[in-house]
Parts: sequence; structure tokens; C-alpha cells
Amino acid sequence: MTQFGTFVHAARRSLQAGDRRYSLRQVAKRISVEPSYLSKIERGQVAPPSEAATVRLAMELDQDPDVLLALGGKVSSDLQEVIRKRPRLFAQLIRELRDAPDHAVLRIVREVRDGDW
Amino acid sequence: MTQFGTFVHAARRSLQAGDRRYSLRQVAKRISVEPSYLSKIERGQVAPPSEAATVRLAMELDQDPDVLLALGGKVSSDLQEVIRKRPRLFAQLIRELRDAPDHAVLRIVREVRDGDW
DNA sequence: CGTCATGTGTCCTAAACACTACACACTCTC
DNA sequence: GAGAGTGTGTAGTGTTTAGGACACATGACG
Repeated sequence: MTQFGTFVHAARRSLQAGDRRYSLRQVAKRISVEPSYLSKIERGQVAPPSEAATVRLAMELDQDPDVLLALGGKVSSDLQEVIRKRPRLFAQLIRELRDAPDHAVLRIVREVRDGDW
Repeated sequence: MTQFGTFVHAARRSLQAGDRRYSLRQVAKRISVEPSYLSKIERGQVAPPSEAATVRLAMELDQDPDVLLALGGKVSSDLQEVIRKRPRLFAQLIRELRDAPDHAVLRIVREVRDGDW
């Protein structure tokens, strides 16, 4: 939960080191939230923001949106939509892969990408 | 949205035909919601219920919980958790499979189940 | 005929979610 | 030493979620 804030804070600080456009206030402004809100987010004083705000934040800080959403306890709604369209199929697949090692999942991703159906 | 209600109503009615324990009231009681609430759900007068209630309802009506959750616009939280634990990996996989035909996905499921990693 | 069960209408609500508004203290920098 | 910019504290707000309470009319049935 405070994972999210810590991560965001670290990412912003690291950018801020080399570019003063990454102050809390300026970042807040660019992602369209109040500075005080972003401050609270970074310090874990409030729950992670909505999906939309999280994605804007990820973009701004040059981070992977799916990772940031995950830290915020969420799953991108476009992924959810894919699952909802074929729930039995994807539910089965995902549960099957729950305990598979990364490299096994990756192998499948590559297999699929090389489009062999 | 009213897909959910229609589906539930149909499932319950079909069970009720052969067994009068499947009246709206009795089902409501067994899944621990107020009859008036279940009535509104079946007629799409309110949004689909929470994940927990949806799963109880699916069980009661002998339906696949993932399917019923999908009709309710939700994705089971245990699936979400799997994704959240390895967001990049699963996000990539799922997006890759978005447009894959069912049989291709099924083939992968079988492959994985035959545990070849 | 009484009563039991059925489905439904109306009203209400307690939390959670997702933020905004504004004031304050500190720092730097020109 | 004035102004600009920085981060933070307090308080409050609109919306959505997820239902509960209770009364009512209708119908079945013994």
C-alpha cells in the first residue's frame, strides 16, 4: 500500500535530480491533480489514485503503467475487458499459470507473438 | 448490464421449474441478501452485486462464477492477484492473446497443463 | 376463507473512493 | 529581503458502491 507511494517518490526524486521540472508541484500540475494530493500519495497518507490518474503518473515518470497499477492494487481495465469477454478461457489460463516460473510464461508469450495459430 | 439480471433470472427460473426451493425469496435467503435486492438485481434495477455476493449466487444457481462475474463487469480478485504479482509478464501475455481465436488459447492451456516447463 | 409464500415498490444509509481548496512554513536566489 | 517555488497539514466535498427495512399486492392451496 505504501509501496506505491515509495515507488512514486523514488522515481520522481531520481528524475528531479537532473531536471527541476520534476518537482512535486510541477508533476502534480502536469498530471492534473492538486499538489497536496500528490504529496499525500507519495507518503502513503491516502490510497493510491484512480486508474486514470495512475496511468498519467506512470507516463509522466516514465514508468510501466501496468507495474504502477499493480503497486496500487489495480489491474488495467483493458486487461480486465479481455478477460471478461472470454471468462472461462482466460480464467483457466491464468490460474494454470499462477505458479509457472517466469521463463515458462515468457516462452508462451514468444510462442504467441510468433503467431503460430 | 441488464445482461446480468436476465441471466440470473433465467437460471433461477429454470431451476425453480423443477424445485420450488428456488423461489426468489428462498434463493435470496440462502445467499444472504434481501429478497427485494435480488428482485431488483434480476430486473436490472440496480447494478450487479459485489464479487462475494455474485460468487454465492453463481454457486447457488450452479453457474460458473467467472462467467457470472464477467456478466457483472467484474474479474475475480484471485485472477487479479495473479496479474498484480507479475504485471509486465501477464499484461503482455493477455494483450497478445486478445485477438487469438479460442482454439489457440485452449491449445496453450493444454500445453501448460501438461506441465512442460 | 384464511394464511402462507411469492415477487416488488419506496425509502433510506453507511462506507469507501477520489479528490479539491486553502493556508502554512521553509528555502533559494537575485 | 522580496518574491517565487517547494512540500505539507487540515478540512471538506461529490459520487459511487452495496446493500437493508418494511410495507404492499397477488396468487396458491388446503
